[in-house]
Amino acid sequence: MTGIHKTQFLSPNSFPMPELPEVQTVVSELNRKLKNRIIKTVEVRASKVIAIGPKTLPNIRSVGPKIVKKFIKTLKGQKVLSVKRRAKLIIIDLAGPWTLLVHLKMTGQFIFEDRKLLKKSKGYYRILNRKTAPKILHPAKHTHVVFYFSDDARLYFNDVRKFGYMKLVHDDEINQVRELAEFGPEPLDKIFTLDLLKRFIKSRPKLTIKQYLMDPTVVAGIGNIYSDEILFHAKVRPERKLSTIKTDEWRKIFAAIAPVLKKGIAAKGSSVGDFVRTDGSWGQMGKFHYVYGRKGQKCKVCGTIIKSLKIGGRTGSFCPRCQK
DNA sequence: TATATTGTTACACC
DNA sequence: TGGTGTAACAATAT
Repeated sequence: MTGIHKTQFLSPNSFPMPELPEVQTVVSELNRKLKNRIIKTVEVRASKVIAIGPKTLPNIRSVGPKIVKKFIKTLKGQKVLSVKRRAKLIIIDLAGPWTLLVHLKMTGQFIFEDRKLLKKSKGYYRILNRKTAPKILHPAKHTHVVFYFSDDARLYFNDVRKFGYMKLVHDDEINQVRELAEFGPEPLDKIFTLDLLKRFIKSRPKLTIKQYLMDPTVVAGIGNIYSDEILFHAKVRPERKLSTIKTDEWRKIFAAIAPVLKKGIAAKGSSVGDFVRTDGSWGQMGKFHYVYGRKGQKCKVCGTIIKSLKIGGRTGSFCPRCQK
């Protein structure tokens, strides 16, 4: 078996959340698989993960049965036009005047099952022919929403932590969705420049570079994994204050962003934790990490032991020798 | 039982 | 006042 890396079996306490490359992997796969499919019905097994309307979701909530009913009724018969991404948000555009916004947060997963690939076993269906996929029967313990398509294909939304959500928004209200309006530029967009990256640095001189890269209003889609990897490639330590970063270092940081994210996308995401592709298989980016999740191991470049620090309440990993 | 995890938000402080 | 920094919170497995 080739595709399995030992870091895939870390404890749940070290689950990283999907970032831009992981979300892009899911979005590309869903766009291919869901496009033009028609939703026959929807099963809501945990109402906490669904919502209707543009409002930002409060931490504590669980919608009532009326909302669940409306959620299901609205989605019934809808054709999927396309699946897109903005930052880490999945945007499912429906033929009617509705859009389904999905955030995977830390441990959300989408699993797609085409009936042709399935074999019935004890009343459930099992994905076949996937050596690199964990064998999990669906619906699983943490499956909260199931989409049944008219051709009998199914889409499962799983989330161990239930931090993820699906929000059904009317197209007239889509401009009121704050997490769509307030994101910074997409780092893989042509318009993203070094000046755009640096546009807030003067007002926040004491902020660390890692926190700055992870701020979604500065640049969209970068989290703990990719900020660590970007800073390794730029040879800059994560705890450095913005005011101490030299012009040349800013250039290196900017130059590292797109290649690191693109490598993540090419590897179909990083499965150090819970992330799986829509067929249940793991992404391969974890094998290519230089620092993230490698505390105590040798630097792949110089052999020095990788260290980690708490930065703004988060863990940042770095090579004490390669990074200055 | 305490702890780890991240995006979001509530709120304190200049 | 508004921008910035900080801590709490959501749920769960270990």
